[in-house]
Amino acid sequence: MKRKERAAETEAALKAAAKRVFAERGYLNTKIADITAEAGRAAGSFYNHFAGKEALLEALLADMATEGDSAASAPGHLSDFTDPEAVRQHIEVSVRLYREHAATIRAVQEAALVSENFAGTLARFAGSEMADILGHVTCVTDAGRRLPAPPETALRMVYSLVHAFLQIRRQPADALSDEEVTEALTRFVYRGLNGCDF
Amino acid sequence: MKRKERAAETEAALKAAAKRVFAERGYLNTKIADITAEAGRAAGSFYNHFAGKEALLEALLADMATEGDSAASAPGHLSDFTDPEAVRQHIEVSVRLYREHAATIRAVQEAALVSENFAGTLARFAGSEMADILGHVTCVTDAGRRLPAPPETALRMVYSLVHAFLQIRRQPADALSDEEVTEALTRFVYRGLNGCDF
DNA sequence: ACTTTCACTGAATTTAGATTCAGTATGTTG
DNA sequence: CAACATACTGAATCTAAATTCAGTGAAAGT
Repeated sequence: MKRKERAAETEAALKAAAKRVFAERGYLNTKIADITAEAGRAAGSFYNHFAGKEALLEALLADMATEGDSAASAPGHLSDFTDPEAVRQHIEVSVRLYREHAATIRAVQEAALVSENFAGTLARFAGSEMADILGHVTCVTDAGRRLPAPPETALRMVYSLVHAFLQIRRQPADALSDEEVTEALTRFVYRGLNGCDF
Repeated sequence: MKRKERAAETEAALKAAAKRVFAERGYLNTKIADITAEAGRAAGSFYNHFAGKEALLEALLADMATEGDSAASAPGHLSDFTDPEAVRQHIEVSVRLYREHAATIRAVQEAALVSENFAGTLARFAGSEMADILGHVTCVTDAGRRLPAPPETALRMVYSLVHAFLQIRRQPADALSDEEVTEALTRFVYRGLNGCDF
């Protein structure tokens, strides 16, 4: 079975090369030739494994999804969220996950910028990644605690924060209105200044 | 002087068409032919006025900068920031400015994604637009009030928030570290949950 | 051992789109 | 009113990059 091994090896080399090159130059700036060169293969070799650049990116996404899912279901990932330390730990995991896959995520976003096709893909991924933070925020209303905004808005604010700090662009679909933006920023800045709510 | 009028008219038509098409399809997805078609001119006409797509974008940026500067220096723009209402008004102006020019800003960011040339341009613009919010945040330390983070970090957090909520991507230059991200998110979420600091 | 299959190669082809430029029509100048 | 200038046109050209495909050699099958 040396033939399939060899093929698998080449495919893996192409994927790894793509990740490196995407991280360095960005998805849109990367030519197929860049990837094959980085992988040390001939130009045409690429098409033995992928239908095109988008297909390659989909493969990277699939890999990421399986990794991400296993990390999310790791033991002790979720616990008591009335404890600041627990909140911190929980968020650390999310941050790390995003950070590890930042290059691929950004590649998808660049792809979505140009190809209608990828617009939905990222939204799906982001949703699953953040599922527990979101659940966390929304369940607060059940407990009767005060939120800085209606649950749906708060949810999107958290999304925005993660994406912003990690420099990941969100999809227009869940854009906030001007009023929501003003409200959120006002509270954030005011609290920052005065250390309290109003 | 009908000749120069006509030329100016065509140039304006091309700019206006470009703005519309950029807003609709994005900068990278827009072909020169799309712009000339939208403007109702011949394909070659574009090059009578601009050296290329990037030159056109620079022209749009220049227009935006002059508009933006006049808005920023409007009377009553800045006032007392210990008052939540004043904070809100201040932020409203910033939000509106960003929002009005969102299409052009995003075009520049798309351009920056692909052309090394535009990377710096946006950072400069963002800096000037946000100058007063930044001044606001940093001056708080002078007044001896408690901040949720060191001034430089808080400053970048505010930047991040504006960019995030308005879906504008920031430059890697002022990226936050994982620790800063975790810290900021923890405080944000915990406050959202419990309505208080820790 | 002999044939077939398959992964890989890289030069040749195709394609999308930017860019040019000779031609046309409309102002402008003397 | 002639001679000139220039904004505009759009078909022709150029270019970078994606994509194809006949050829090559190593493995798999018989």
